[in-house]
Amino acid sequence: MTEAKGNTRTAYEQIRQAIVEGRYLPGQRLIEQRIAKEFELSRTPVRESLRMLEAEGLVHSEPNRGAVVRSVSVEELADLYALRALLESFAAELAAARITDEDLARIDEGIALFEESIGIAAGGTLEGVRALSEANRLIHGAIIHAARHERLAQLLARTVDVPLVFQAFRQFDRSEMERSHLFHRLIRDAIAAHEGARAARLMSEHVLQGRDVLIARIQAHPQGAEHLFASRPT
Amino acid sequence: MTEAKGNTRTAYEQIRQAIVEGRYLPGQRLIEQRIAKEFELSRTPVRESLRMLEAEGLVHSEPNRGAVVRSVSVEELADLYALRALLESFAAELAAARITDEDLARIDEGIALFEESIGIAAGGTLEGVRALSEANRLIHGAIIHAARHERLAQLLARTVDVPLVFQAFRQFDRSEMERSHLFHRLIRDAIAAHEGARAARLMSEHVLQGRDVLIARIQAHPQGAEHLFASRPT
DNA sequence: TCTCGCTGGATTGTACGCAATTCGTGGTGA
DNA sequence: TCACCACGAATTGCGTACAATCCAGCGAGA
Repeated sequence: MTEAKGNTRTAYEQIRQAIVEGRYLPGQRLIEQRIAKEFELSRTPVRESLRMLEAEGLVHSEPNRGAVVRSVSVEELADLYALRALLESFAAELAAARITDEDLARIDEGIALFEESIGIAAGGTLEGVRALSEANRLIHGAIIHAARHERLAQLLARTVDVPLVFQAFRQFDRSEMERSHLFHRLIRDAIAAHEGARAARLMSEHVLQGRDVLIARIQAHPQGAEHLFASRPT
Repeated sequence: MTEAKGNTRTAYEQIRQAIVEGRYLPGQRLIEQRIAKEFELSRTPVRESLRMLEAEGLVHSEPNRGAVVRSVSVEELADLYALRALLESFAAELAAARITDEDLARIDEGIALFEESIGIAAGGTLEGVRALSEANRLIHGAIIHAARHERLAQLLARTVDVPLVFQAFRQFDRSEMERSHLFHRLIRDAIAAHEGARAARLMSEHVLQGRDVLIARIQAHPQGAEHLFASRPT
């Protein structure tokens, strides 16, 4: 009440963001009462949000036992990225066939923003990581939008925007950001030239490189990434 | 109350089945009060079910305006099958690498059941179509299970089990059933031989043939399939 | 000591009521 | 005749109360 006219939508988004950014850790119980108090709402919108997040796969819940943040093993993480590579390269291929000038302009905007953000994010601040992640989201979102495939967009939103992706950006060093930037531009050009197969291959490579960086970091500094995973599997 | 201890789960499943089987038509408004009365519950579990179905993509809803059954255009239908082909062929490829004897036995069971069902379903009865659809679900489900990729399974459940797929089987004639049966066996053998690329190609072809049959039927008898689509786009 | 069952607190599941919003409908004025 | 506005029915959004369920901890009996 002290805040804006808080409705279910904002509850959903706040809980989601908390999970994605890792403020709610994998394995942690999500108790309706507590969350409701935290956001100054009643349990009703919180319950609905949790149900949506469950259908989305971000939380796991069992009848009469409530919801917990879902955890991901390293193996699942690798599989998840393989899936994402498949879906995003499909999107890139469709985009190459269906792109409009407007879509292309949106991609270019995202790319420009990504370039700007590299400087900020190289500092390693949360703010910088957020800016980079947001620019990345814009680029990939614009490509998916250009693919004109609503269901694909829906699935990707749930496959990409997962706790680990946000964490992944924290692990990036400057050269990796630059490499992502390069791939974004290559993909953009392939799409603009209507070269679907190339766009798809580049996108797949781009995503898999992100995966490899993330997994290498996890194995190099397991203590730094352990908060990604639950102590007990859920 | 008169019924079994009706909880949210059953409400969710009943509404879902009504949509998938076409008892709730695309474009139809889903009014909480009416559904609640229909299932003899309060609005609360109905609301939660609708939210889950929304996250799943089966219904569309806007704030303060409620939920409607989502409709699908022929173009979206084609895209949907392309997506399904992509995901299922990926599943087949993974399955070829990860298959166990147990999984293979499950696939074989499904194939045997499918063969039995062809005779029944050729009659064109709803019962026969249900049996065939169920056998088909078992086969594809066993392959997806063999792929050991939870998120992929989740996405496929929501991409495959869509109103249109159930309707599709009604459109099959005997030779098409036989062809599906043939492809099931070819896919099974490729998976058993750990030939991932072949399994993926066969699966893709299998799904796309299903698509072509369905679309051809729709265009040949548009009056028979019009109930698949809403009068107004949603 | 180990197992079993009981009990109380914590939490989820469901019903219900009221406020807020939407949308159709009819009336009013130009 | 037409545009506009206001009212009211229908519906959704949300809070709250209470029932159902789960689970940890404890005590009794073997």
